[in-house]
Amino acid sequence: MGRGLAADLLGWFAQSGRDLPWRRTADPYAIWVSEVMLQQTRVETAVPYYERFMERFPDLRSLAAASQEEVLLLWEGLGYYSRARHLHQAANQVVGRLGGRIPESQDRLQELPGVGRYTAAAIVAIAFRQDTLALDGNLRRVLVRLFDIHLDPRSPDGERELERRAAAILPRGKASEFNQGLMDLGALICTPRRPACSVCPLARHCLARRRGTQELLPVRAPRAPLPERVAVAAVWQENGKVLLRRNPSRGLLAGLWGFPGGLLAEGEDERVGLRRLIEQQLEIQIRVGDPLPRLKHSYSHFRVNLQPYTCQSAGRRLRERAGTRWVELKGLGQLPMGKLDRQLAERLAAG
DNA sequence: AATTCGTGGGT
DNA sequence: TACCCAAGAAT
Repeated sequence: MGRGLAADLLGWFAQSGRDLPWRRTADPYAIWVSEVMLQQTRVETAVPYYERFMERFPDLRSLAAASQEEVLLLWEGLGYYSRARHLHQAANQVVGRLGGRIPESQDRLQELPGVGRYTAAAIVAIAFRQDTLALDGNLRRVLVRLFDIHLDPRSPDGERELERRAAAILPRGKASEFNQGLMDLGALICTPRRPACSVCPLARHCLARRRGTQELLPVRAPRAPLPERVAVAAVWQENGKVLLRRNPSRGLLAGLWGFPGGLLAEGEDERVGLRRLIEQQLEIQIRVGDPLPRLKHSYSHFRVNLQPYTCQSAGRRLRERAGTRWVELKGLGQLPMGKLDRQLAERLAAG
């Protein structure tokens, strides 16, 4: 007569759970920062960013007092940059309107920018020890296998069923360990492909394993085919400087600095499109020179080809136009840029 | 409800 | 190679 499911999970978590930096504190602010960084981001990727961020902004007030540019600079390379802007905005709201006190209810937390249903649930469960289910991607996968649920766990029906079944096993007073234990189990054992059932502490509770369906779960709705888009960018150098412009406030890499350019129209020639974009964005006439070697990068929902060109100015108006800067190659570190642009810039700076 | 938003790693 | 997916949120 073995222990219950939750007891087995908590025992495994205490013994084999990961030692992560945000688990060494009970500071709600630290938990909050970690949860935002971990949105759609692997633990190993987030850890070094978390360490640097907490060193520079050890508390809510230091974050609120910072400039958005500095926050973005620390976020550079992590992706999904609206997370950084929202976190900064939310810090200012809490300091300015809530007296610096982070809300302790899921509903109030969810009113903050960048804090959705999951993040609010995780904060109240982990930092405030409330009995709340933090239903993230790991829990969805683990729970549909445990209960052999053949519904898309991201669909409204699937989500309702998961919450109903999870509520029945959520141990009172231990939601923090329960949630994080399931997350670690999903990351280490109950992985998306080839789950390691033979070493799973919950194997004897798992209906999918009993029925041999664990590799088939979770079921997924067919995804729409990815749209394919092509982007081009110009690397424009003059006297040891390079021209950067701030991206529009909406869209890809919004608000960050990058090279002039953008998305091509359907079927548009790369040289023609690049010239069109530059002339639109900078309000100048240009002559397109020889292309540099092509960079290619794949985003989650589409594909981008970065095609650097050398260009020559037709006049001096560019220096006067707002939203553009000629930057000394050594000074590139002062501007928040997307990862790919940064890599290209570093390559230029290195010669 | 369906899309968009980055990047890195695995198969 | 091409595709999947990862501690989701906003629109």
